[in-house]
Amino acid sequence: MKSNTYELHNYADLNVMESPEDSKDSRKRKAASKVEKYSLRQKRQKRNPQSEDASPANLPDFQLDLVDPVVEPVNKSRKNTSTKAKTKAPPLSKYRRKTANARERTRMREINTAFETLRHCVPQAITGEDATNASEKLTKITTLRLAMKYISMLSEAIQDPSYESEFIGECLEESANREARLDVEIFDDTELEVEKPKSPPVRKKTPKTKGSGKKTSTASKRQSQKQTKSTPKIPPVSSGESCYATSSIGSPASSAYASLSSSSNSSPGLEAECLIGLQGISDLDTMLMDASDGDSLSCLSPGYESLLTGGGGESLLPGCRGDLPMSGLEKSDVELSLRLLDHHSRDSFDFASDQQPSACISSLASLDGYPFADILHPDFPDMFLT
DNA sequence: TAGGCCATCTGGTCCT
DNA sequence: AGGACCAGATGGCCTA
Repeated sequence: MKSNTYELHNYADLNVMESPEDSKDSRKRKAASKVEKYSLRQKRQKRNPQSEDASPANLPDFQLDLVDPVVEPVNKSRKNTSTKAKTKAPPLSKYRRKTANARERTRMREINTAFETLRHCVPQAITGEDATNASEKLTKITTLRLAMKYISMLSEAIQDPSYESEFIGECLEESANREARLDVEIFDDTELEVEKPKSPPVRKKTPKTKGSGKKTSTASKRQSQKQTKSTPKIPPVSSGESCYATSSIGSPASSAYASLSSSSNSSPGLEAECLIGLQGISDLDTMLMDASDGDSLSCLSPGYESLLTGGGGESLLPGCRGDLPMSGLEKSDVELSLRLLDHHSRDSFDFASDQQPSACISSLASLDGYPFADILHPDFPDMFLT
């Protein structure tokens, strides 16, 4: 049976909770206003394989409706305790509640990590329209919107040949002005200084001056969470790395690479050794080869190259310069061909900043068949964005 | 101070 | 039964 009923959730309750003194009054009003703005989620139905109505095709599409919470019968609310009390499942035990919360936190953290990855994959040329300050962290919704925009632009660029020629002309001109050049070279570790770890980009904060009173336990907890957020155990990867991970979605190397690159923010050599210790040298080798399809790691960022070289001239991986501080692999096991996008991006590379994801473009360009492999650059003109 | 954004908790639902 | 997913509620932080 197809049901077109909608869950009212708790919105109906909001109208009877108005209280002038209520400190949460504004929130209630905000929530209540959302009722007017947004629709209610359609109630999910249990699948019944025997019933054709239960097939996904027959399920009613998600529908955006304005539902008057007053008109909507209250007895549809989940909060209808009179009927709910009989069918309500017993609350989870404390243990199960805790584990469920932990799982939920983990899940949300993964989502946020994905958002962070996506955030760094959106070129700054696009984000600049929405974020005036480059150091300002994009919100989730903004990230999604910009990503959609970016994808649509890339799709357009691929499908429209004339688009390509226009774009190439513009970019070549710009390229000439910038003296940018693409090189395939073994990275010279003396050219890149590994910067000290910085705090990852966070939302702009002003020095906390007000609220001098001691924090509540929740507040201090949140503060500590913010601190943790500033120095996450899995620090946000710099632009190129995260993009690399994205461009190799589905491959085992993606996560591995993210881990590697994350480490580059702090102490490349040490972290790399730690990681190698965790993953196993041969695994890392495999991951690297998988990541590059046996080809060159052309879209690796300077930061990663620095990681490979230990940032101090000591090579940590075969194929890099210097002696290997580890055994079990021959230098010939892995051939790393590292490409720097151009000297400009390398010289100004900043691990901690929300810098233009040049390597992200590079990783896109490294994809087979990508038409603009040679022209994509972080500074590509704004005309491309319109 | 309002509003936006976020993290977390929580309960409901679905799936294995 | 337990985990994943989802969405509402709540409260904190931050900015305009």
